[in-house]
Amino acid sequence: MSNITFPFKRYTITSALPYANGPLHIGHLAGAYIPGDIYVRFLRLNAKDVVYVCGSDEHGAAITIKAKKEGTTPQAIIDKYHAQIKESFEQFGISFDIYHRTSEKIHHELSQEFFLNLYEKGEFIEQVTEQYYDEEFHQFLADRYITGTCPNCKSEGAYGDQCEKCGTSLNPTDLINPISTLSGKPPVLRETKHWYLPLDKYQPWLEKWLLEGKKDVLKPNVYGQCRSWLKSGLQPRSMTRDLDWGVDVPLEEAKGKKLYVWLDAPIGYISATKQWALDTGNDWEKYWKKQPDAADDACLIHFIGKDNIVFHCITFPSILHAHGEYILPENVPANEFLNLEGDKLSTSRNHAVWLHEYLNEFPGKQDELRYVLTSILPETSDSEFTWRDFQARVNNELVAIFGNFVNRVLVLSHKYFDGKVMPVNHLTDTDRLIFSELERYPKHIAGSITQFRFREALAQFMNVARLGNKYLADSEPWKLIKTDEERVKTVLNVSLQLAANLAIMAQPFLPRTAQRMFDMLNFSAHGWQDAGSNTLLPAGHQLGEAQLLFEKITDEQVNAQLAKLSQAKEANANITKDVPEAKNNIVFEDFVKMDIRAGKILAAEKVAKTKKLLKLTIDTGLDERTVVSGIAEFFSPEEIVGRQVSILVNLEPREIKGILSQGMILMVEDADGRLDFVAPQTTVQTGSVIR
RNA sequence: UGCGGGGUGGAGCAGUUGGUAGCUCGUCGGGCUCAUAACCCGAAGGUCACUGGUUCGAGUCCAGUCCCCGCUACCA
Repeated sequence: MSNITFPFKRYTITSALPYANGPLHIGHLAGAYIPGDIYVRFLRLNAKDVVYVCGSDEHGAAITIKAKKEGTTPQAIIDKYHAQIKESFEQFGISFDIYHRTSEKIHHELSQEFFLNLYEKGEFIEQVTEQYYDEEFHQFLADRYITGTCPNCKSEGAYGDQCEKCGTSLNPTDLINPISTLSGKPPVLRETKHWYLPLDKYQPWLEKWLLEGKKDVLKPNVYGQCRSWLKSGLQPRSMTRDLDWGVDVPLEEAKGKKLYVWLDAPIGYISATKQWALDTGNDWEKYWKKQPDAADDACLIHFIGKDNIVFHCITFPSILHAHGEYILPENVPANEFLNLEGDKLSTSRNHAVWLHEYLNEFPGKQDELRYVLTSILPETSDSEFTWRDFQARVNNELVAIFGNFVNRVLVLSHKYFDGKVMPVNHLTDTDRLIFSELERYPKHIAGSITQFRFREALAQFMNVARLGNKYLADSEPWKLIKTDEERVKTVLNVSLQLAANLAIMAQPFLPRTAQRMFDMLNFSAHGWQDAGSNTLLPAGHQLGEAQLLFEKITDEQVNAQLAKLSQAKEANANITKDVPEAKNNIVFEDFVKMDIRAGKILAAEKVAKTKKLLKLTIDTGLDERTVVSGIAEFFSPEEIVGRQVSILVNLEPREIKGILSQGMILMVEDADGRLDFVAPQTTVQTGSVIR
């Protein structure tokens, strides 16, 4: 039997709130939900007092923008995706005690309570700044919704935060002739007041609590991120925004302003718990607030992806700390990112495996995806999902090792003993060895799970099935049945005990499969304390019918998925983006000022430590000169040497990364940002004038 | 450029406090036939990115270099 010690009486577990402006994909599942669910199911199997909460994050500008684009309301958007996301979670067995939503009244009230608590304590810094305001739409504009002329390169269409042409990062007020993308009219500057949380003030406390207290608790990737942030010094963060979709700031003077995400989304964890407590007659404060005796405090754990580390390790704890009555997270086991077939998952480019589509295309195979994702969780570094790997893991591991063992045992039992568990006659040394090995697994697996090493835990679990297959191969009951039926009874009894153990230990990882096994073994669900026992199934127990737990993934299924991804890629390439607006007319004299020539690339090399820059040596017909060009992402130095190009030769030279660039290569940029050379169709004499 | 993470047999990864380098898949050979051509055994395959250093001993600690990923900068 396993004796695992749990230092806490109570557990509050959260998984990141998904943003309700789109469906979920496998990256979400692998980042925050599968790890959280395995952990929670494991705690429950150990009869721990645990609440697992999550919900949709339903506020913010992105949702209003999406609504506008689709000609609908924010409410319709969040209703649609909240329902879809909730359904996906249910289907994959992510066992939240409650899946709530931040648009609920109880959440608005609690967020406002938090704000007022901090406000009345005088925690906030109030600051008035000038922001652009759209008079027609009666709202302040987010940086990205203002465009204008870049003060640096003079190109038009620069955004309020950055000019995409020259890369300079900007403030909206830097733009020349700013235009609101909402109304198409120039915005006006207007003063607005906001409430800032002085993170700098909490820095000493954070350094103590986090850098000292969590050094050996947090994973290296999480700890490193936080240390990096603290090292560069924290700045006050605005807790309010001029938005029109969110929780109202509960102050008379802040009419029309909303709480920003920091004081909205994470409070969702708490409001969800509150609602759960109301529904079930529990006391939510026991899960979130400091108890009179600190030994009674709950253990708070946030499961998130790496994009959320700073938010959960610095901002939210600071808020909880400033409030004072709340417990702080014990750990934040953030995962890195999951890639798909060599590329980043991308919602906008539709490079993803969507959960709602998977459910349609692989009905009943939720545990297969859970298994594969668990075995490749990006726990220490980014990892990769490929459909070939998915197929290999399902076929070679789930089907061949696990499913096959269970099937063998049941088929043999039905064949020889009508599906009855036979008594053990005499245990050989081999049998005892099997039992003693079996006994070790629950502890190993528990140790891995409590350390958030879920891949390792799952691999250990599979070793139990391997142990069973080896035992059968070594014992050869199909041969023994002809000579020694008594021995076969014992062998099958031992094998069945292994299978029953597999059912128990599968529960955190493969909940549907575990249930099917319980049904098949005609055996009720058991807690973790029973794992490791070799007397789970008593002699005379009647087993159910044998069914296959898993079936193979075919090449056709894999190919169909691969085809789907490349179709998405193609469709993507064909999207016609908005063609930039025409610039103002210029006179012919302006045009002829430009001296453009046909040149030839004599040499090319990557500029060290840059991503985009190539240093080119160009024969212009007039001279040989150096040009630095931002094309390294699309062209390797080798492939372009000798190539004919168009070069603007009388452009004022400029130093880039310490290299003097004399001129500019003419490139054309297509919709997805790909560059290509603009050059004569046939080889012309180097130095020929282009006009 | 700054910060963080990572670089381990063909592929994907483990290696906790320094003490003979492991796992899964793949490959090759063998065994078995109860089982979804599934299972079991064995073998080949690694100068643990590189260079120095600490140490009796380093994948593991220290310093430096290179490469990959994320955020950041560089596109004249």
